[in-house]
Amino acid sequence: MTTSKRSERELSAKVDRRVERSRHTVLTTAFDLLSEGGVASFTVDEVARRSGVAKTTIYRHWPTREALVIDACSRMIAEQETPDTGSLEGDVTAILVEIAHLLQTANWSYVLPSIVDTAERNPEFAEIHSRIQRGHAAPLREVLQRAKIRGDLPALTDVSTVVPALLGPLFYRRWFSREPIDDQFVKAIISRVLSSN
Amino acid sequence: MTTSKRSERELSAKVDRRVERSRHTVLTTAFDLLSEGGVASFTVDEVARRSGVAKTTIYRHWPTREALVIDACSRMIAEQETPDTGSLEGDVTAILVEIAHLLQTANWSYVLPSIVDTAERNPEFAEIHSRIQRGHAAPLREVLQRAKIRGDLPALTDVSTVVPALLGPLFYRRWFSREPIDDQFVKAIISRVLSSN
DNA sequence: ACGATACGATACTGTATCGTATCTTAATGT
DNA sequence: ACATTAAGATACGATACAGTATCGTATCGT
Repeated sequence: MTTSKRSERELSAKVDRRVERSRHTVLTTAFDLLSEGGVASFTVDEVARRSGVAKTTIYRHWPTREALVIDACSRMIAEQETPDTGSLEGDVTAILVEIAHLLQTANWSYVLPSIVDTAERNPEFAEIHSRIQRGHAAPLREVLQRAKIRGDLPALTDVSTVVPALLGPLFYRRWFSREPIDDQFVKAIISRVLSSN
Repeated sequence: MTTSKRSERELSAKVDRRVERSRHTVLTTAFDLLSEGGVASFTVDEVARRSGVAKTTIYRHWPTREALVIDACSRMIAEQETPDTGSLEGDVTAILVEIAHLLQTANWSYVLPSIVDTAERNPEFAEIHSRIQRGHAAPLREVLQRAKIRGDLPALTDVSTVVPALLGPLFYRRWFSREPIDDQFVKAIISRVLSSN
């Protein structure tokens, strides 16, 4: 008894295989569903239908629909590598071309507006949204910091200004003006923003 | 008879006062409701409750909930004047400071994400969204065009690149990084984008 | 004054959804 | 082997919402 209690509390290593399977299946399906229709059209019933996991089981692992949505959202973070081409412009170009591509193809660009919208009225989603955002801005921040150390960028340059200056225009085109984002545009933005050094 | 038919078709001037009143009351309430909760939480029942206009009457004037939402959205366009300070930088600063202010106070900045999200999956909303977007970008486009004619801006500068370069960063801060947008930031963006001439 | 028209109240159908209750069956660890 | 635990099936209750039907009343234009 004491042993089992300990292992539960301190390790939680022994997870019933059935539990693990259920959790995983549900979470995967939830993520897919979210990718397709966003937060608004996400329903527990549909997750149950698709995953084959009974609704009762789902509710045994997540207290509410919202908890499940949040869990699924957390998987939304698009991992991106930090390039190292040697030059600031090279690094930034690599990152922005990649993001431009993702914006026009990846699921998350399709779903993000619904997260932004939800975040506008729900602090928990605002938190997740922040995490996602920091995640995709991280590589850019890093190459900018590196450039400052190397001297390619003035030491007093504010990274929190340059990041929006670079990413903002791409986002603007994707969700607001709804124009295509080609390499020409990306390069025009980069030269406009970085030439003022 | 012939006369009444004509006046209906050609002028449509004679609108029953009751009709006009209903339409106006409903549309105003719908707009308010939309401003508060966005597209998702908008319900016809709530419009009926608040406006005092019976649901049946609402459905006599709008065939579906969606039609009403769209009508209400169309009122969302924030009118903005085009400044004329004499210099490009002065004009752009005036516009961007105003937009920065709106972004942090006005209802539409609270609702726009839900329109963006809806537009992602609904062509009709995409159309409205485009109209709103063109509306608030118009003054900026105009001062840029003017500057090109005056020679303050190279003739081959692409306005469709500069507009995102200027507005994008503000939007990015409002909805993605969720940082405050102060005058310092606005000015930093402007000098970064316009200095490369 | 009067016929046409719009409105309000109410109730209703139908559906979607969240979340729970109950009971049976199957997998799991020891 | 066997007690424990999880999963599945099914049926609920509760609520919210879209949209319609009905009918009596008020308001309009002429």
